[in-house]
Amino acid sequence: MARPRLRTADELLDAAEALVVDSGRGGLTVRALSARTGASNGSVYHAFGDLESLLASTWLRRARQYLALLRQSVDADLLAGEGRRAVLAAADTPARLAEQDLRAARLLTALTRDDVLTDGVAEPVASDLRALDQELGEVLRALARAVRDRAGRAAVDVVTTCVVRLPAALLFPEIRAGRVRSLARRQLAAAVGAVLDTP
Amino acid sequence: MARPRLRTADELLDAAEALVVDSGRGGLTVRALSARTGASNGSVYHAFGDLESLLASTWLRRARQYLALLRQSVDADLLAGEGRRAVLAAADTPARLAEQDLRAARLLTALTRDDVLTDGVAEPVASDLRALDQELGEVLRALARAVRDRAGRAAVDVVTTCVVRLPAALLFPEIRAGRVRSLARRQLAAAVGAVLDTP
DNA sequence: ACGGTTGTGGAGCGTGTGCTCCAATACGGG
DNA sequence: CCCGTATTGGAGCACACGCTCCACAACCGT
Repeated sequence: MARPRLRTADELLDAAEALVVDSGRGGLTVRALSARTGASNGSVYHAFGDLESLLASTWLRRARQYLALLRQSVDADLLAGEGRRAVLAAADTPARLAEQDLRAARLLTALTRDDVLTDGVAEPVASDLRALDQELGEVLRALARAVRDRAGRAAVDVVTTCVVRLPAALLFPEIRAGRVRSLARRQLAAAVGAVLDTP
Repeated sequence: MARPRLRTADELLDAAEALVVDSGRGGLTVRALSARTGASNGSVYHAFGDLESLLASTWLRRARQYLALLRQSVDADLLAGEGRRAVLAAADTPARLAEQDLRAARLLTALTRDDVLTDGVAEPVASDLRALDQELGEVLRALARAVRDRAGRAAVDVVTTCVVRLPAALLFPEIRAGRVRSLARRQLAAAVGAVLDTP
């Protein structure tokens, strides 16, 4: 029916990921990707249509992995009404992701939300992006409800600090270095506890 | 003796700073700077020689402000042997800087060390850069000595977490938003305390 | 065997970048 | 008054980028 692909989409995403991990967002260019994979300019654009969409796809694949692990880490405690334990587990998720797939964790440390959530990303991918962003927001709101002491936005903000900002500060450097020491995880747990208890 | 400057170096640095704050490292281009200040291409290169050096000078000016405030915040407690208080004060320094000069604090949140510490920066500025980096290292080592319970590198790493990474996580978003709420500062103090107490 | 469909290769366009180069300019000391 | 000197203005070079375009190749159902 048609000519088969020489390289799967995942192979291209793997190469794109390596470029981003090595040199940041700026390291991902069509020419660099061609050089690394052997794929031609035309193939890349035929497969992804757009550089921003390619970057978004690269991020999306790993963000989904993270979100799945986050849910799995949190669900039990959330059902048991153990809000505090749920937040601690959520904060530790990047460390767990690094254990089971270092490349995935590395990619997520190499990009900011702003790198990916531009308005330049085309429609098939853009809606996936919005969907995932919203799912993550729902998890954060669920956690906020489970540890409620402050109301509304403030609680979500506190949880965001615990689950996003503190892990970025304490875990991301370790992930980039290739190994998450247990000291960092204990520091993170202590910091999360302290932030949750701050009046 | 010579033709006088139409614009002082500081005026150019102010404009460069505004560009970086608004659009990140990528927002600083010679053309954008020319458009904003009216200075010509030739003037910019005559004054700074290099774009990387210009960026480094922009950062350096503010980093010196930060370092001065850091020293001032820390000296008394350090002399009094109050290591823990010194680390807490050091961690809070970005918040104090934002109070007294928001633009300075903003610039420091807009750049990573990697944005500035490239090998492309030319020699008059490069040595200043190294000097300041070393001074900051000395402050961190002094703090590490003052709170010693773990030895050597590990103590410096713990202090770096408290003084660099945690403030970046908890204070920088506030600084970018334009106001540092006292909640964030209390969360930071609590987190620093927790990290210092982590065995 | 052939035709429709899908993927591939690569030339090349337009744009923005850092930077070089040099003529023109404005000042102050002799 | 004029000359040396520091600064300015701007044309222009080389390069890297994203992206378009289209001829061509490989497969499968008929």
